[in-house]
Amino acid sequence: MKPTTDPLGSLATRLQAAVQARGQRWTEQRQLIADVLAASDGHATGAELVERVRAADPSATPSTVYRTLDLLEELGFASHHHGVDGRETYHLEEVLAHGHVHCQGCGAEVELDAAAAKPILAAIERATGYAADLDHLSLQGRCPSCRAAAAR
Amino acid sequence: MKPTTDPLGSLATRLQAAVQARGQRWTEQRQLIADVLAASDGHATGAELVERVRAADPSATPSTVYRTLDLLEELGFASHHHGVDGRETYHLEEVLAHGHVHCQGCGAEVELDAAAAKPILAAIERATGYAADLDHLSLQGRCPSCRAAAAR
DNA sequence: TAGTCTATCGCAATACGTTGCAATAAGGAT
DNA sequence: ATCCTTATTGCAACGTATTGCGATAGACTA
Repeated sequence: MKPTTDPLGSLATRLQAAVQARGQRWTEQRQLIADVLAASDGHATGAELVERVRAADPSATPSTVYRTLDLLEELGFASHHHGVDGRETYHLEEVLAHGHVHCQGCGAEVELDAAAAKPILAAIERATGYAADLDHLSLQGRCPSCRAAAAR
Repeated sequence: MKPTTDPLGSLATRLQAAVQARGQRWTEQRQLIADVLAASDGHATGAELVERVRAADPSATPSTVYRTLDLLEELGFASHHHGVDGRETYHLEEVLAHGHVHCQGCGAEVELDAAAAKPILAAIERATGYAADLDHLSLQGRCPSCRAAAAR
């Protein structure tokens, strides 16, 4: 595949360079999958991404989509975490690394940016010695309003 | 089904009482599934539990096992969390509520008891206002020895 | 441009978990 | 002991994700 004509520095361009630097190949499907992920800003489950990719290219198969997502992750361009129900949720690494906290009461989901997570990570390190991976932080609990409702 | 002759206060006996108190029924399969879970102290994945239950009673189906596990969870006798790979892991609530931290380097998994988790929960509450559920804490990071190896 | 090496793809099978529905059986009433 | 109500079960189909393997096609060499 020829280099694309994307504006310099676009996601796909950088990805293509990274992939090829490892002796791997840049294909139309990989381009498509990267585009779909970029267009799904915020998060998308594996199944959603599969569906969107197939809408654009019906010849793409789930295995290709999942394998490509794994590749993007290995290269550090994307990451995934498991939601409350165990399903995978992907997002671009560009969408600043962050954790997720899910309310068991109302289902609300808040994100945790790096600054908010810092003291949490510090506590984890003190307790366990582990340097936790912010991006995989996926917690459950009760949000303030559900706690208030429960206390009433 | 008749009341069992378990020693007073055994898991299955208390479970049976709790189930019947809700107008639900106590069956041999539920007894079996509770026994299997109790025998798998520590943790077991859903699939492992299904397999063990079926070894003891081949007529049991996965749906029954999973539905029973859900019931045990509703009643507060068991809980599950999603491991790194998204698979379910169940354990009895009796096995003191605890979190899990998984090392991305060597795969080691440490448990986090209530005391160790307390400062972490406090940090989460300060950062988000959420009262996190210790039991679902499932974190990833790098353990001290992998961090040392990486720094070398 | 033609040829070679091998990464990638599509397919089919597998694994884990969930759900709808009809048949069965638990537990209470008579 | 028998009947009734309805919770539970088994089955079958589905949804999501993974893996092995043969066929295809990208990228490099000459």
